Amino acid sequence: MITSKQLADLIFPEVTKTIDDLEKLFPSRNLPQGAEVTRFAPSPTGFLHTGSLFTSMICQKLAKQTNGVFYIRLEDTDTKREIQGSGEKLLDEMKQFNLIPNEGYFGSYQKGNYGPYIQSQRSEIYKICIKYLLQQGLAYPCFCSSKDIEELRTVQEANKILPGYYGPYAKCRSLSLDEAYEKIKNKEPFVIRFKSSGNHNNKIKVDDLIHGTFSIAENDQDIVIYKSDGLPTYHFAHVCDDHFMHTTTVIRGEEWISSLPIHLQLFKAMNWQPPKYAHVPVIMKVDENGNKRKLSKRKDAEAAVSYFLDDGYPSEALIMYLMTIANSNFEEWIFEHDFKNMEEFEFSFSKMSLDGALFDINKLQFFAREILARKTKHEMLLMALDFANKHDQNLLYHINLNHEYFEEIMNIEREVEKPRKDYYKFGNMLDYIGFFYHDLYDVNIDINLFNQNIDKTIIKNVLLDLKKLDFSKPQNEWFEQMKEIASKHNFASSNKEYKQNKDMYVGQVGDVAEMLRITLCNRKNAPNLYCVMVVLGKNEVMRRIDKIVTLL
RNA sequence: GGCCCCAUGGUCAAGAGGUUAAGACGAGACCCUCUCAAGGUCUAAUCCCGAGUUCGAUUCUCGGUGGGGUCACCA
Repeated sequence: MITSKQLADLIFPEVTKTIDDLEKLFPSRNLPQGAEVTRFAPSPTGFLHTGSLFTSMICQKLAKQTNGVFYIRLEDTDTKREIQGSGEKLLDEMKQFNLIPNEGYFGSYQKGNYGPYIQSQRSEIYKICIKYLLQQGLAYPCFCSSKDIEELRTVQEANKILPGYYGPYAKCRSLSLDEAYEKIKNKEPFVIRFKSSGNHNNKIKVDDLIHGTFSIAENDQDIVIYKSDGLPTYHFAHVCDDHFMHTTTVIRGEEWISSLPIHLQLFKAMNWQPPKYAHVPVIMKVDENGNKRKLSKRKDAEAAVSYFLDDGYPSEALIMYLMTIANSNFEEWIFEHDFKNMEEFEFSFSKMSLDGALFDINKLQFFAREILARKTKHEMLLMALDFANKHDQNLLYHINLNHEYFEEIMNIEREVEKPRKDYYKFGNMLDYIGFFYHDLYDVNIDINLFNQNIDKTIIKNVLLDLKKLDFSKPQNEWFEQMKEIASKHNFASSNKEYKQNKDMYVGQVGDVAEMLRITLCNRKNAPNLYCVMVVLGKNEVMRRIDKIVTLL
């Protein structure tokens, strides 16, 4: 007769340490009362998801405001889907949002006393725990192939029975220890399953920091905890890691609620105290059919944080926007604090909405405008440079022509009581400011923009006269000059005047300003013309007027 | 389909057993104005449905309906 201990030894002959040894290796953290230990546990299967940014933001916030610890653990147990280098990329993206962990996985290195923080490097720990379960008779090897499982499922579905590997359908569960021992000796492939004592008809009460207490069916599935590749599944790794790393609050997406009974059961089987859980709502969007759905990596560009980074949205704005979703009282708070120092805001789970918000790019842009409007010209230069270096060579080239010139462009109507709010990202910067650069100006000239109802010779004469405008004078004097020139060419000096006597005039001063605007900017809409002229400088203003005059 | 979560304007939402049901983004209008971006003033727009409890329900309870999530050797 084979004992469960003998079976465990056969499966894991190399494992000699015990759970007690592990407990000694990873003692309780020495932290102040109320300190929360949180973690972000991404799997290296691609880019940083917007939803992950949301949860990790909350994780960091909670740890920070309780003087706790926020760490990163890389969950790379799915070797098939792993994408090389994505762990580092994830980290780099988090860094750009100022989400820097206190300990854990840092890409090229790891930091902290509770590591390793990469699951594939923790296999010894998992094996010790699984060996324990095996010895206790709480786990067993399963030799069913994926085909067997598929067949089982088909039969269950046809008979309308709850599908899965459980109770009477858990074939290998009833294998005797001797049989299992033989099969393993014969090198038959196997996985290890947890022997669930649960009953699907039993309801258990679970606690959630966001959802409160609710009841859910007990787990009765003999889930796989150890895969044939020698690595644990998520469920088991979660339980071991969050126990030994002493996570106090697990913050994760709502999609995990349904596996909570599994996790709770595993904690119980291991005789461990489970952490607190907070299942945060997922961020949604409306698809082509008008249905709400979770932001999808495959279908939605906004699902990847890189989408915002590549387009030059200020990272601060995304975080700020996400915080409005996270806590309903944040918006009012940040308005009161002039869109600054959001790290001082106190986050709480009780102010969290229970259902998933639709991603609102409009609101993100609103925050971005507010944030950028509060930057200095120099900060704008640095941000633009940082963005352009990574994502926009054309913008980089133009900025580098002359940093001071770029700053002056950025400074148009900036250092005033109510600054302009043109910019919400850097990705479309040149659409706004391209005309300030000679080369971009020259290739975009379009004389068809001029008002077709005004004779070309009149435009020409007006423009030649506008060369006299002296913008070294204050703006009001400059505008008086413009009015004079307008009158001289029979344009009314105000719109009101023009409306009263339309027949007497060719147009009004606004038409004259438009001529100049088109001449200098290649467009009908531009910031304050006086400022534009000051930035362009006398030589360039003259050059542009002359150039347009020859084309008319 | 089973189970779970959720339900106030287009979006994010506050709210209390009795309110003219906040506010923000967005939209529209007007003002300002050399255009734009702002700024100012204003407007439109919400309690999913049905029963029950109650003098009274958008609020509490139940049942529908709708939306979402989940049912892997993926996390």
